[in-house]
Amino acid sequence: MSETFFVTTALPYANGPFHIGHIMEYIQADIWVRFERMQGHRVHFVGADDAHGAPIMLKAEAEQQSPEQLVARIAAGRARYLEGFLIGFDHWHSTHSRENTELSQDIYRRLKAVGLIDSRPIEQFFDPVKGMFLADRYIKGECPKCHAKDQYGDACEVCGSVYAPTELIEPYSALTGAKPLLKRSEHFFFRLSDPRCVDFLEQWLGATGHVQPQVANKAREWLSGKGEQALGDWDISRDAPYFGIPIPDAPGKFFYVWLDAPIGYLAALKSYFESGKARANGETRSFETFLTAADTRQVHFIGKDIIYFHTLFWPAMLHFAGAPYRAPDNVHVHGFITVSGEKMSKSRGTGISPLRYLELGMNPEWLRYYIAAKLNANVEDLDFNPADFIARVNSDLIGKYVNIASRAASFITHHFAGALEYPGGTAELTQRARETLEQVQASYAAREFSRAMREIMAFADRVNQEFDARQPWVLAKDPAERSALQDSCARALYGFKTLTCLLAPVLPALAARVARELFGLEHPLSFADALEPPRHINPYQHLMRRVEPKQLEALLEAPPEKPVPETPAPSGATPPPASTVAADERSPPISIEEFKKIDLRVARIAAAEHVTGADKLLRLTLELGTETRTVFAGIKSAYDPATLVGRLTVMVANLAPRKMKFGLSEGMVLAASGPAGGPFLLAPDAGAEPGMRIS
RNA sequence: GGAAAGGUAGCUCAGCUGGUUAGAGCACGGCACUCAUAAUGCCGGGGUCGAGGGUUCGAGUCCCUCCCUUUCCA
Repeated sequence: MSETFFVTTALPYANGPFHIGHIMEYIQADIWVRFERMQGHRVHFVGADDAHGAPIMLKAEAEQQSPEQLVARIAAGRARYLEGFLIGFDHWHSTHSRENTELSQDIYRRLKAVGLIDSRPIEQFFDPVKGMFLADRYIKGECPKCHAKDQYGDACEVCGSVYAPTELIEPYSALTGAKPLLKRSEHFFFRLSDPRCVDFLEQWLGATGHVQPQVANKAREWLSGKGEQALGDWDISRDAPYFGIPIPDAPGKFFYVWLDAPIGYLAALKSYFESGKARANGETRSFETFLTAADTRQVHFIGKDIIYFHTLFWPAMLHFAGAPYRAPDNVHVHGFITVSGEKMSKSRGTGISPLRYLELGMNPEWLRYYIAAKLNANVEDLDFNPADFIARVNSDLIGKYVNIASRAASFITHHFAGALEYPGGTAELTQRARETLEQVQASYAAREFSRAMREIMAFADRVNQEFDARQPWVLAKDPAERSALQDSCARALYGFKTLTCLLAPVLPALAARVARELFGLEHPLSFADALEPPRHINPYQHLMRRVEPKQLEALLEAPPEKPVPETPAPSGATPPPASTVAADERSPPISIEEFKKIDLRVARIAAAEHVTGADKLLRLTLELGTETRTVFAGIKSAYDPATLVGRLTVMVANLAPRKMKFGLSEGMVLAASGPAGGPFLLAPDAGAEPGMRIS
């Protein structure tokens, strides 16, 4: 039976931009989604910002803006990353939304109706200056065990002991420094310890396939805890002031952010349905009908740090809220990403900046491949090792895979005008491709991506071996061997086509280019194409560059003193960067009038493509609001066209059109370059629209 | 402290329910080739499978103890 998947990734907290850990998770999920689509399944892939909670409220306050403004600013920066790494969410939403409010309140009411919500007063520290209750992390004091100063309210970083904030010696508010008061307040609890919940979760975890075995073990350990480790009920309410969703019939009470965060998965799905995008994606059913349908599979990709929420609260909440809600079909857990063996740390500035990766012009498909080559279905950490990255990408993707097309295609183009014939027959080639295809499909389906990549590269090795054994470069010199030459090159290119299909979930942009430009296919690749011998090719065009060690050095350099804000304030608050241009290299001054002669506009890159025969140029189709321009830009060395589509940049709109060898160029795009590299395209801040005048 | 996962060639990793001289890729050395300015193919060196016990005809694979790494403990 064909299945329909509803796939999510963990919702990122909307207090900052994506880091490499988010991107890794999204790449994992995206590869799996693309794979399932190539299998013929329908997939709805959604994400959202996790917008609520005290940290966002306080951060917004510190920046003198509303939480809504902060969240909107962060949200505006998301697309750059997602498009940049070819992550194809069908829809991106927010937990701060009408849908999430409705769904959260509905689920709460249903849980209350079946007796799974309790309320009772608890005593908590309260900051009298700020007028708010303090979460553990906002209380500091002296550790009751080792007497280290300035420890957080939940655990001591010096001696590692765990305690309640009320045990701290001389506690103070981390927000105001005030001495906190103990104050009573009525709180609401989800009764996770209710036997109904425990029984259900035992059964849900026991059913095969919902979660990985290690994850089920961990969750069972929590479920069956005794004494101090016993399963507790879950405090789901917070007192005003709180940036969150109001609890029905409880003035001044809000849902704890972790209650409404996972419900954001459903809110995103609902918004996706209501926006009409689901229909456009072939889904004719309603949100509710889809959610309850027997062929729907609800799949969540998460990191190991949030297993607790996703294997206990979340399935129980959904199950006991009743139809159309239902416990997830799968929760797939992955480990963390480390860099050169070191744990990533935002505060210390270690790790890899995804944005910098893109800004350096590094190919997103390198990272996608590298991650795929190291990911398996276990909850294991994955190490990003620079030397390993270079070796892996260059030898596998360039030396093995791309090289096959590069070495075989020129013979076919020069000697046979692109025609592929198989005098030796294709049956045994197809059989070999089918065997590999089946292995690789099984590996992808099981999320054993590293195994899939090993299988694919072993196939690439065989293609290269056979090509070498036949020595087509020798055959090419002997007219009597014409047929043998064509056969050996056709076989290699058939192998290349198979490989391209197998790699398509990981390298979507490259695979699409190969399908269209080399093989002239008009349809999106499916696995059926892997077993279809190509009959004709177009002239081979450069497919992928090698990773330069310099790029990795630049990527891993210590970040600038101050982290670059996600979207700098538009009012010139950003100081000009220290110029690398010496004063005597600058151009002579011009007047404002002279500058005004230049009509600079924001443009959206609607299309970007290689230009046959051009070494440096890309053909860009730019949207300027009301009109469309074609511009040739000399940025081929630094940008993969696939990564440019959709992004905004800056163009000179009144530059006289210029006839070039390849066509008419109606303007130019602006890019920076210097000794450190380039060109780097300019990009406006979020909010700019195509066609806006720049002054 | 309790628990989980892991510790296999210089690096990154495969090794299913124990069974012939422990594998791959990369790196390294040699050879071949020059279609691939984006190379490949062949051959080779290299591991007391974290340490120590035990079970067994036989253990990287099972059991025990210990060491190290990472993570979780709401």
